[in-house]
Amino acid sequence: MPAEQEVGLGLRERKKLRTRATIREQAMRLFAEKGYGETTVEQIAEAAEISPSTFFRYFPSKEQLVLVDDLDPIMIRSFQEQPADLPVLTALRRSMERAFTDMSPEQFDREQARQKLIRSVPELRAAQLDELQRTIKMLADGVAERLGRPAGDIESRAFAGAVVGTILGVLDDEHVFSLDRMGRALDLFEAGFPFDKS
Amino acid sequence: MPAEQEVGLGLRERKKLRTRATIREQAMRLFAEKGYGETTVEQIAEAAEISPSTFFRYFPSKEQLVLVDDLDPIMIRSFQEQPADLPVLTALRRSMERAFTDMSPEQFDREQARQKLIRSVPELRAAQLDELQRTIKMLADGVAERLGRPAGDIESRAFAGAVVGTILGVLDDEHVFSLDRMGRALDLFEAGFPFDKS
DNA sequence: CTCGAATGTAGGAGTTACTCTCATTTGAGA
DNA sequence: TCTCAAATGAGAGTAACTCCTACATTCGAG
Repeated sequence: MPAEQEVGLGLRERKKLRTRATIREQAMRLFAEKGYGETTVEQIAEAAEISPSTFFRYFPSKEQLVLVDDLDPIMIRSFQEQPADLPVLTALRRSMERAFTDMSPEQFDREQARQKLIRSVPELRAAQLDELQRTIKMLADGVAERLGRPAGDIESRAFAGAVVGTILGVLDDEHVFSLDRMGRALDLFEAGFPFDKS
Repeated sequence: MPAEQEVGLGLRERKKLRTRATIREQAMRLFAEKGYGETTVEQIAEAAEISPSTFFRYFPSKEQLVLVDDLDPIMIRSFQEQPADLPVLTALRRSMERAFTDMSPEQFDREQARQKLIRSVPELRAAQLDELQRTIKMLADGVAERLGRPAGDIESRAFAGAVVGTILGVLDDEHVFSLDRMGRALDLFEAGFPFDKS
């Protein structure tokens, strides 16, 4: 009895999806139990019943296993689905809210655990900038499209950078994954940081 | 004949400073010649005439050797030295300009080479987020002080995040270290991204 | 100036993430 | 069932780091 996401796929693909999921589950379990640094790829492989070499066929590195993000694409899609006549910030806000409410409780927990893990391990925290740059770029493209500007124009990129930076600024270890905080960030951004008018 | 920075230090400290500088120089030379990934710590150690174990006493990792930043503290100090009655963005702009103009051509070249190296090596690029967070935090503290707000308050952090994010957004591989680009970012920020008023 | 205490260094052994290669297995399609 | 391509496992190899121990150098006190 294959799961819903798996319909229409051959046995091969289904097995691959499962292996991938198993590796991730086992890894996250071990990380939670013993810590990221104390868990070796060999142990993960053993728990997932694959060979170490197979591990690296599924994930390019131990870091990426944690960092690959299922959420970003959802957020982006939801952003693009917002009516074109909304101001960018409003569209962004709504898509954020929708992404949060659409998430199953399990998904939410998984995502929160993931974010906390990333925050707590310097190695992972570090490797996140690439993801951040990707996010900025995707958002910039979305913004450019929405405003009828050429993709990659500097204004859209500045804008996207500013929004992401604002959110980054308000998040801390206690509020890693909080819709409230992110909304608050957008509020401040929208108000144009009015406290610096000398 | 000790160099200027070295006066008033014992022989021990002076030697340490020199060793550290030598390691960095040799490393950057080798990176430029053969590439980052193709240069091993062993080779750097050999070129700097130290043992590999000693390398790790001077730098916690091969990455950090490249990432440690002499520029940030200068920028921060210069920011704090700006008259208190200037608007934050103006103060920021001036301190940025001053940091650039104060730099010797050699320093500028070194810094530019460093930034290009970081941009071109995924491993290094990734490890930069921690630096970025530090920058945001320092700027946020500076901003808070300047505005007479409690250190670490959320508005200052959002603001600092937004500014840094804006700059991050406008920089690309061709404009890694460009005062022009950064100034442009501040312009856009200051104007409040006026193109999203629906 | 000398001696003992810090401090710094070299060398080596060990761990782990990751790469490459090759032989074997397993699923897809005829 | 048979054949081909894709997936896996096993093993050897590399390089970044860690830890430990023995030796050398510098410093400060008497």
